[in-house]
Amino acid sequence: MKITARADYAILAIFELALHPATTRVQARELAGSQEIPLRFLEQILIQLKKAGMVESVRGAAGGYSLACPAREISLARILEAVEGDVTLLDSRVKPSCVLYKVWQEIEREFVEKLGSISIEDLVRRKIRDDRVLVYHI
Amino acid sequence: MKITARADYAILAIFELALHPATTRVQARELAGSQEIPLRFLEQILIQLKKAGMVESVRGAAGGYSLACPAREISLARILEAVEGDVTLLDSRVKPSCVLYKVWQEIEREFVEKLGSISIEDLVRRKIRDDRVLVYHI
DNA sequence: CGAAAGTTGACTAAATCGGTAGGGATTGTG
DNA sequence: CACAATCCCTACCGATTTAGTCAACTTTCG
Repeated sequence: MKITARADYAILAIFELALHPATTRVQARELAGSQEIPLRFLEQILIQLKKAGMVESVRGAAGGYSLACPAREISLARILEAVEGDVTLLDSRVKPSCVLYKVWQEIEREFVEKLGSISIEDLVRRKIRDDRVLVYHI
Repeated sequence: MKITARADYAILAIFELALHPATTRVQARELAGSQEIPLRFLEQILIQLKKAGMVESVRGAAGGYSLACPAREISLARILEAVEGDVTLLDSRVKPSCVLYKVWQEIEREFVEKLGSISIEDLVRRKIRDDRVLVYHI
């Protein structure tokens, strides 16, 4: 019931990518720097995100990363699934015959639905709104 | 994002207790047997539940456990909190200034609310209903 | 008293988490 | 072509958590 550092970092990295123009490439080093993520650890995570089709990369000097699809299509659920394998609560200890089983399933379904309903684009929009509010208030 | 065995067992044990008449005492051995929980492990868990005021025990021969309050007042959230310390998703890696922070808070709040809205009494009622359906269908 | 039951604290094997480290593959630049 | 920068892959590692186990002690009933 804890979001791992991996997942947090993955979301932050994609979020940061989404803040850059779609055509630009952002280097892992830069992502790591701006979001305070250990570089080598982030590289691992980026590979997972690449395999999951959310990020694409160019190797070599002047290489870097960019989003592989619109931020709208990248949900928190998708990211979590990519870096944590599965977004589940149960560990199949409870037998399907038990009442508790269905209850967990229901809770899990709601949880995953919620995570699936929030996209990186939403986060970006929130940020823009938050920033504007800040400006107004200063 | 995983419910631990501890938590599962805790819920199952309390659920089993709730199935017994309020005045009877159920021994740890019996609880362990009926829900397939390692006895010594369950004993630890029962101590936690006792400290949290959900269960009371009588020592000595013919001792055993019983609910310390109505099943209606025991929510899944309360049980999880008792055995797992806190029902949180974040680990405070994300800074409060980040957009993501609020999003996690929101998701967490919904999650905890959901867990708080389901009581052991609900589980018992579901079981009774499920069992009746079974009988009808045979 | 003696047996049955709960209570407690210490211990442990295995898995997971949060990284590090080394080296290889790829590509722009001089 | 050489070299540096960058991404990619595999392996490893220390700390923490999980899921139990064990031994010893206390309490209570008969």
